[in-house]
Amino acid sequence: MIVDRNSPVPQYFQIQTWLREQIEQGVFRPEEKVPTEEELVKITGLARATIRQAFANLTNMGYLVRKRRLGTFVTLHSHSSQTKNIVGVIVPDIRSGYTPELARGVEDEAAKNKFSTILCNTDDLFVKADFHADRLLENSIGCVVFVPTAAPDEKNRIIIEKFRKRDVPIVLADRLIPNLDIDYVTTDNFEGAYGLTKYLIEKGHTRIGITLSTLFNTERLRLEGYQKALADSNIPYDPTIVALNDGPFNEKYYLQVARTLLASEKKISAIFAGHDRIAYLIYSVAKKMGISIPNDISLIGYDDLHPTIPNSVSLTTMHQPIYEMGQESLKILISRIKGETTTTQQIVLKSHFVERTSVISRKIT
Amino acid sequence: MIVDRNSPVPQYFQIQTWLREQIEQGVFRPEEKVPTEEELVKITGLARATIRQAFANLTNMGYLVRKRRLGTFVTLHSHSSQTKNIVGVIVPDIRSGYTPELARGVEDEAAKNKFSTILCNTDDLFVKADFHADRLLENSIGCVVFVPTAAPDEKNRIIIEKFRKRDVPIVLADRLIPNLDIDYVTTDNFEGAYGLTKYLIEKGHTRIGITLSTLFNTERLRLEGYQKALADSNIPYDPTIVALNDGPFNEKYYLQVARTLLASEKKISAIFAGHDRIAYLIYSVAKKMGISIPNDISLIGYDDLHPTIPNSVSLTTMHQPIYEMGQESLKILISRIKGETTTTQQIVLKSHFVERTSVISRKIT
DNA sequence: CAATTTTCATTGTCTATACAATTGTACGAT
DNA sequence: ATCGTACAATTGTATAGACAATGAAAATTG
Repeated sequence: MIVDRNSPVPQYFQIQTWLREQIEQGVFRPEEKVPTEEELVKITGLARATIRQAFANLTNMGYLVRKRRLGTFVTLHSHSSQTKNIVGVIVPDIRSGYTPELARGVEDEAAKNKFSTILCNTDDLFVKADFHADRLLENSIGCVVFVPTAAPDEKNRIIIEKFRKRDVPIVLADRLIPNLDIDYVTTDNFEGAYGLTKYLIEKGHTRIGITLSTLFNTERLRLEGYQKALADSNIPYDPTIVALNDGPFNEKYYLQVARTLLASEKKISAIFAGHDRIAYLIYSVAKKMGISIPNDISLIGYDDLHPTIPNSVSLTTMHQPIYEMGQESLKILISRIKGETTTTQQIVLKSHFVERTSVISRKIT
Repeated sequence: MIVDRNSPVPQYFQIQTWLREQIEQGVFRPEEKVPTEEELVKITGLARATIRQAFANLTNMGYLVRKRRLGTFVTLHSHSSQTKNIVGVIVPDIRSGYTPELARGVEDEAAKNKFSTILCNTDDLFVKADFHADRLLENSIGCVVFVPTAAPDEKNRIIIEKFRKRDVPIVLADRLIPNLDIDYVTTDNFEGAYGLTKYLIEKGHTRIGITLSTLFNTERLRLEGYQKALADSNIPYDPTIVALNDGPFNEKYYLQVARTLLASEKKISAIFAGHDRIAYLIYSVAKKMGISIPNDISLIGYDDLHPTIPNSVSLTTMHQPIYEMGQESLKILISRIKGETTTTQQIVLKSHFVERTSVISRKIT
């Protein structure tokens, strides 16, 4: 039954809601005809005027178009006013890590295409991402750049689905979600980490500690690159010098790991930090502990963040083209909007090695 | 006669048009009550449902608000294109300085009020600000947080006027424009700089170099605070140890200044850097030159930026509540939109002194 | 005088009915 | 084939009447 005559909610409102849901769920598709007034009168047993009121409201809301003699039809364009030249950028926190660089890359490319950029911070939380997704859809944005949150993949898929249902092009940036046919732009984390590890090995390091978070596929790939490089050089993988965190970035955790790894100085000669922020934390702990980088321990990072203080430390790292990642993401979206692209775009940008002075050669023992 | 029953134009449409004209011509004024349905039934001789249809349309068009038991009223706001729940944030560059913190403050407060945040980078250029202003207005945003560009005041006023003409509330953040009756949120730069200088003087420093840009009133005020503190302690102002830049932040300029100031070590015992980024540059130059901070020269900054590397340097500085500045800006805008505020809001937030270890006491010579 | 209840004007919801206007389709005439 | 005309389906306009819900104001109560 569509309408409950005993419900306190008005009957016209009940059919109205029912119809709207049918349309949103695609039961009645755009351009398609919905039942006529008389048909609905028969189905529901309500008066025609009641049906008309529901129809009038939905017409006003842009869901329906009525044509004399022909019937009532679902509107083609997703009933809210035509999509705007706005791109939503959903990131963990505009204040941290590479996020400002990414946002700027998106914004610059957006401005070139006369798009505005709506910024959304999720703090890596699903609820915040969900909140922003609804808000973005309300504003009938044209497309979305999404950095998945630290929530499980299914949760991130819910967000993605929200946009897809409304035919809003979406591209994932940096972090990926496995087994999903979706546009994305990321960097070659596996190859990058492989190269960095190879570099350390070439410099004579055989006992290389590593610490990162396994929550994000980016960092997991770095771990795999590290493992592959060790294996290719016949160096056994030693879990005792690997510190894996399964949550988002956590300063306390890494401070603790840094202390432990640096204290085991005799056991390891180099540390592979999952990304530069971790590397910087290790720097600060090393300084406190009186351990010299690189003289006592070599260190490499990943990302190549701009340090606030130029030349204060000189971290050997892998430069990720974050700004370009933002640009590329938007280019894909624009071509989607223009309908120029139909195949899935999955772009892996090349990172490049930045050799500074946080690594020294070690005599092979 | 209001309705002509022989006219081919529908009768509901006739009263609808009549009512709309009455409202537009000011016969029925905003907030005022229009005749009730029954009254119009008597006047026109039409059925109540017909009157209702006219009322329903006008309500939908935003001319009327209906209140049970009370009657039907003319709406206050002009039924033009309703503004969106979007705030525009116009900043120099999301990647640099305190901007991410400001943007986050705005965004968080915006999200609380179910507003979305459009981010615009100007690179301190008028043309880019102008471009973004037009784009924002096209998207019929609800309000704007504007950090004026490095362009002359008249240019920034042009931007401001664009928004004012369209009745879009605007608030200036951090940087101000003189002689303008406008809402703003800034911090107590004069008092802050005065306090910092006093602190240096109390520590026994009498020859204090200073370098900053005179382009922004924020930094000019810091210079004035510095001058006042010197004057209050009867220390003469010496232009030879003052390096003023009249353009936006320029790394090369400050690197040069740092070299000069640090080379004149005998002449000065402390440096007041216009903001932390300059201070960090001075750190890096000092390091290269083998000059120790604070042992050879004391240094203070302004802003209290988070260094990428925790504890890498320990800069004594003035903490500006940037996040709060973003929040406050948005609070003002929301209250403007709600019509709760009519007087100009000019908020000066208190900064607080952060004593770290970049300053040492100096024996009074 | 304050708190509570009742009243009632007004809008909101709903039914039932009738005829008008619009326009695709079908049929027939040219 | 093309034109005109009639038909039918569907939405549009309009009337008349009933009861519900709301909430400010009036009346009543403690």
